[in-house]
Amino acid sequence: MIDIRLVREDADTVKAALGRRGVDAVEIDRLVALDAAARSAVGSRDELRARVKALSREVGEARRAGDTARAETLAAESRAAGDEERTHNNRAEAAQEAVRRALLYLPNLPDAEAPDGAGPEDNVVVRTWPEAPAAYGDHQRVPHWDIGAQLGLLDMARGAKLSGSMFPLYRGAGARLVRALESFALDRHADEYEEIRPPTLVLTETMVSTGHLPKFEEDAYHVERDDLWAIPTAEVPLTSMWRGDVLDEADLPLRLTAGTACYRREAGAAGRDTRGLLRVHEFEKVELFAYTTPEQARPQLASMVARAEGMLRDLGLRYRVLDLCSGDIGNSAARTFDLEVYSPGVDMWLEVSSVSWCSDYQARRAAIRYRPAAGGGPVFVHTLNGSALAWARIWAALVETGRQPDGSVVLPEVLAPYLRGGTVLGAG
RNA sequence: GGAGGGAUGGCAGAGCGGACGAAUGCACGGCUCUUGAAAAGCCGCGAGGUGCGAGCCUCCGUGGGUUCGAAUCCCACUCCCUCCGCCA
Repeated sequence: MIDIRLVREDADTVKAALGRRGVDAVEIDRLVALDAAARSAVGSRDELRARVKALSREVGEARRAGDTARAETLAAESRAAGDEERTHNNRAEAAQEAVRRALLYLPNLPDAEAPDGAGPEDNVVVRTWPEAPAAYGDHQRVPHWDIGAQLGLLDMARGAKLSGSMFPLYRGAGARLVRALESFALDRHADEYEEIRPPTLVLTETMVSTGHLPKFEEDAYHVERDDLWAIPTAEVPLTSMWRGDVLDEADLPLRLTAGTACYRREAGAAGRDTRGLLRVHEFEKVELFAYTTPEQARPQLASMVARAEGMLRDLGLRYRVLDLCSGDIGNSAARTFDLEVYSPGVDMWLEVSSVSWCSDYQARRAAIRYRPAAGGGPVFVHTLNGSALAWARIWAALVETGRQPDGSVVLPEVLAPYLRGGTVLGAG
């Protein structure tokens, strides 16, 4: 969440920044009013509390002095003040809860450098690799679901039989390819990132910390019996690893990577791009994650984009980098770069990575701070996360791109060590 | 699932109804001593909110309760540890 003090002291800046992402200024005015009401309620509550405490102290003194009559009088007075305090307290707590709730629903302020825009159509293509348009043969113009079925790599029908539509089931070499990709990614980032294997069912608090709750409840799977949520991304558990903690500046940047299944209900995307692996409810993804100081955040963001890009180059996939406009940046992020690969069979650009800088928005929700080496009180860390990469769509792009005139699929050499050398699928 | 123990500041750990936001140690910051460092000594040192300020308020796992007054007593819950049972 954003800092209530910023809202209070400079509402115009907040209105302007959030206006860039389509938040109505009226919401800020409402929040300012709620905040003023809450502070006034807390003030009168606190005055009464101070009175009760002072009287109680006097009761104790009178009692020790043996003045029972005086003690009784003071106790009665304190009791009356306490009753009054209770009603004021209820009012104050309700007012504070209203402020907190409003803050939890407000998105992060976009970074000044993020381009302006209302929606996906306004995102800026920063670069495309390779720059020259690539030529694709007819043999590559076959969608991955057909290739997957032909070569026995992907069985969407049996996946649906088990779990409903949009739950892929990989078979044989197709399954091995997913595993290979995950190992390839984790090994590649082991130089700077500690590998984590987190739980994928998490508490409500863990989902609130990243901003996935309460606003986006409809997008997540919930296990009701135990009140646990299936993570939509490893960013969720990784953010909460140090929730409520105070780190040392020397610990930063603290970088983590994790390969997990990701679960998404895709509630708002009914019927759109749902064939094959384009949009699925469950997919594997390797995530890069970092806690940093504010100064380290921008270079860290650039570094994460570069790492994801490097993988796409080595996988031989054509891709482009998008600088998301203010209207399309995710709720918790201040700046986001998306990576899309071109997949010739479906003739589409597929989003395979989203790298975001969340400034202190998540850290404030999760109370993650660090003690500056230069001294002074603890300050909020910055959090960054980026996919490297999401495998379902990479799988699709690899299979479509690598398809040969004879119908077999040739995979990039970098995966050879993870495929027991077998980089050709369906040969002969 | 059963029995027992526990949860207090960055960490460890005392306190078990009244000046306790909390002893002590470690860590950390400043100073003295020293050529420098170490050691030693002295001083400081939790977080948040609110107020121009003195100050006031909140926080001892969470939520309720008892009381004039709760870190301290009672109830419920969560989590951790030990043992037993079950289990991939």
